[in-house]
Amino acid sequence: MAEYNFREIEQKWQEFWKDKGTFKAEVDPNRPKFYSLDMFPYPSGAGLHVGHPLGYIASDIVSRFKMLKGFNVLHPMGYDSFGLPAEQYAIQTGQHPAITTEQNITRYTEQLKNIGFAFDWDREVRTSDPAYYKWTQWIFMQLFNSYYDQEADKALSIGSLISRFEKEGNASIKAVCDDDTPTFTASEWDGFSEKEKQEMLLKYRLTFLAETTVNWCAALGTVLSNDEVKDGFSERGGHPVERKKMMQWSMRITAYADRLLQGLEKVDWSEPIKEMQRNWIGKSIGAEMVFQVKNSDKSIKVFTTRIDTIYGVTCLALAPESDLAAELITEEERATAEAYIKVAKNRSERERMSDVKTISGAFTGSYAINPFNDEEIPIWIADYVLAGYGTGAVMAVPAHDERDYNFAKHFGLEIRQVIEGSMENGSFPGKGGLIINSGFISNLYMKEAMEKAIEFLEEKGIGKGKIQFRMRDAIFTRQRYWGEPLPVYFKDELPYLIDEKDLPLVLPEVDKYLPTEDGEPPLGRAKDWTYKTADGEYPLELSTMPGWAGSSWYFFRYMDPKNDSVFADKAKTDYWGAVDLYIGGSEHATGHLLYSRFWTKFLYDLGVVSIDEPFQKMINQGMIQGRSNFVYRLKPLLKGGGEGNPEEKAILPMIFVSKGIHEKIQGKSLNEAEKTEIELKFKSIFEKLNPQIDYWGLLKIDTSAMHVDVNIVHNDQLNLDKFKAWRPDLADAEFILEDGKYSCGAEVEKMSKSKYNVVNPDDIIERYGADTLRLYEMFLGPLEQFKPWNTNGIDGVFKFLKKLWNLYHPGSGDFAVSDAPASKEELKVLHKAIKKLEEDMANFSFNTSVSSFMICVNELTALKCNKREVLEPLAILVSPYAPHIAEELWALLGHSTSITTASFPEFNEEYLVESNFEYPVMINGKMRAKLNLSLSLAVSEIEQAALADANVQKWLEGKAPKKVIIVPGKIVNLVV
RNA sequence: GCCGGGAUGGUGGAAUAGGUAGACACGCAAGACUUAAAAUCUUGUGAGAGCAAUCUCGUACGGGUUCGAUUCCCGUUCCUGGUACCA
Repeated sequence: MAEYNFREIEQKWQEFWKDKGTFKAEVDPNRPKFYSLDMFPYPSGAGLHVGHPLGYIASDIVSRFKMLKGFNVLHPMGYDSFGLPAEQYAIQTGQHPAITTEQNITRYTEQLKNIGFAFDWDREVRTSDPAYYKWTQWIFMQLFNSYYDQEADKALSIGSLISRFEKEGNASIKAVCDDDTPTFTASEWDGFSEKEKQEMLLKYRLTFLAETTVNWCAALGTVLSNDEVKDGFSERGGHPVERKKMMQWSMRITAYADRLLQGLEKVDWSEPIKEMQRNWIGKSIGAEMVFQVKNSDKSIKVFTTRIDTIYGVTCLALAPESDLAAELITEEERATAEAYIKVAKNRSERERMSDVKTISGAFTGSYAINPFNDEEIPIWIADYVLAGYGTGAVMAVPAHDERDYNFAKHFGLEIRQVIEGSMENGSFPGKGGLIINSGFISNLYMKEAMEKAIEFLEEKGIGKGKIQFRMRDAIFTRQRYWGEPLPVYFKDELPYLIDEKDLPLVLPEVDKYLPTEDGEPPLGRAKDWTYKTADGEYPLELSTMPGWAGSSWYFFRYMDPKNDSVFADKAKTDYWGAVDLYIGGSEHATGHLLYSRFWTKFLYDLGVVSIDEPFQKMINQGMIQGRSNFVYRLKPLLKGGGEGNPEEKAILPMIFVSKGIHEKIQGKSLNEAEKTEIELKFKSIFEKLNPQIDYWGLLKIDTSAMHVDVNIVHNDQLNLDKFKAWRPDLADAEFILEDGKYSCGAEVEKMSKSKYNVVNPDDIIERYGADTLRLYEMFLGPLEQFKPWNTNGIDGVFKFLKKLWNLYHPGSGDFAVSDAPASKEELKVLHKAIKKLEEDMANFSFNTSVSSFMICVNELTALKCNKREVLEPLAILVSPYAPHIAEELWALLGHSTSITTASFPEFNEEYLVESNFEYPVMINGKMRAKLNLSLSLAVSEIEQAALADANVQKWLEGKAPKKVIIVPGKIVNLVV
């Protein structure tokens, strides 16, 4: 009697795969490659929950499918193991983050192995491993040694830039550099001191030190990213955060802005993700021009995308932060304007953002001259202008821009229409419309007007056409301990790279993981954190790299994870190429996915890899949300507000009411019996208090919801014994039930420890096995859709596996397959499944595949089929989804090698060919009859047959149909 | 606000070059087996009307195109993801 014993089977095959090295991938030029990758996980202390493996299961299915299709599959897994949580834990406990990280990785790996993924574990990488971050540091050094040449449109070496400086200075060099870079000649360069030269080069390097405004959190001693700041406080810990200027390393990702934009055309990603990246890069084509301030030597530079509306400018608006704004304030306006600046500056960024409706601003008293018509334009200060974008100044055209319109309307400024159209509904952009009231560009259309206007600016030397990007350079340092040290030391306060032979620069030990007393990053605590060169000993950089450093190139390291002489051998990266399938969440759209593309393009420019887009095809799986359960505690309140006095409160009973009663209390619709039950529970308590007081009369009853562990709730019914075990402090609590049961409330929320709604895959595997977990996660719905986790349907999937097993173990339960040829009908069932599976795989529609497996097995069971000719291919078919049971069946069928070495069954159309079709016959578009007819019938014969049918005749009521629509093999429709 | 995605039975979902709405599964109900329970199996299950055959309604809502619309077009509501005044 061989039952489906998943525990035994799964353990057996996981060991087999490990011992035989089944998933070891090696370069093989004779086979086509397939690189399947999951987004790099951070090994958190909470371990894996059921949401994590969703994407891994999908990529595993595709990987195994590709193996069956003859591909050489690279399917690795590793850990993005530097990160804040381990450091935070270290600060609290003093435990070295390396130890915590190691423990977490061990747990993750164990959990992943239990699910039976086809990972090549020999290729595992960890970003916190010095053998790995040696190469992260190496890439940083290459960036430091490069600049972006706009003529070559690629990164070139700093060495070649120096030789050009020596020959011709920098006037004719088109390269991406800081805005404040001065022009110099070859002889001036020659005259620069070493320090001046280095300072100049820093303005060109692809990674550079610069003063940037950052979110500084003094309590945490670190800089936070925008999404780590909530309402001016740190998300973690709630410490105050201020905007502060600091010296930070940055990456000149803006140099690649255009190529990052164009590269999107080449990759097969979902349109929303591409769109997010496009918006993030934010390319605007326009013009930059200078307005002279009247009676002053000062000028204001603005960027505009609508230079065609230059004659409609009736105001210039400056950001409150700009220094110029303060300088332009005249005596008469000083009081109001300065007060406004103070208020506007003090408003937090979030306030300014969320409060779009309120229009505010102040007049400076100064005027600027529009060079096109010499008109005087008032200069205002307005907080809708951002200091960080463009030039921090806007030429307002109220007639054709909504924000400008609202501003002008609010302050009673002139609104001058310069494009033909109606102003009835306020401003209108009028893109492409006819220009009017605009001097020499009147009667032109947008494109031509813009060209003419830019020509005018260039002639007068007061402006030019310009492309502006929204994207900023990326800050590359964190004042943290648990990250890669930068391979940089300082001499005369200028940064220099350490020698390549000294890589990796290993993270030093420190006594505490906190900033030093004088505010230096934690590395400031390290002893001997210096670099020794021939001419002396110099301090090393104290900041570390951000989380995205290590994850920006890991997909190359998987190709050659142990190499010590290069980050990855070129022959290997050439063979494996780009990732063919990348599965992960869409939350990385503008972070990881942009930085990885940037570094890949840079490495491509260096010539060390041959691809410039790392991820060819990407699928974004939807998050699995948690489903929280609630219990409702009765909360007696003293009438007229306030709670009872502390003494009474302390002994008030813990009473939980079932969901229905909670709803009635909230809706004030309790019936008498329920009221009495509650009252009695309380009375027995009150009797022990002062019997003189009518407590009940003083109380009003309310309820409050409390999260309860979803693992002690089944079908929303609370297991009372388990509840008491879960919360021993509430073991004496009383419960008011409905129909003898306690019903819990439920809500869909993010899966999180604090909400007690985390479901662990280990529990599911323990109860049903990994194959059931894999199938069920897929069966839940389309991969890309967000969905709450619930185990309501898991029994059906488990039953399916048992039925599958029983096909190979008919009757008595012993393994038995017949070598007799399969019937036509049996083959049809099989090939229907093959066809569906191939289609689903092409569409990444895994849920429908599981359904078709079920249909297939149901039909074969009905046919009592146990023919090898059908069951052998069936095992292969199922193997990507449920690999353990498939391997076991494959072995029982007499094979000694892994099922992954089998070939995917060839689909044969012949078995699906039908001779007959049951035509739905519709009268006026409604299905009224069915007719089983031969598919070989001509249209006229079908019509005859349909009209001859008694049921059809009944509906026609003897009349001839007005119109007859016949689609052979599909439908018959008669219009009366 | 702007840009995406979505809304189908009690539940998860299936079906779009426009062609039988609700596959598959859960749940529920009835029955079989069992001393009993679990497991398993069988049958039924969108709503309403009817003894029944059958009929009417039905894919968020309101229109439209069509012989025929869950699918295409226009408008509305709600949910959800991203983004934050980008000149």
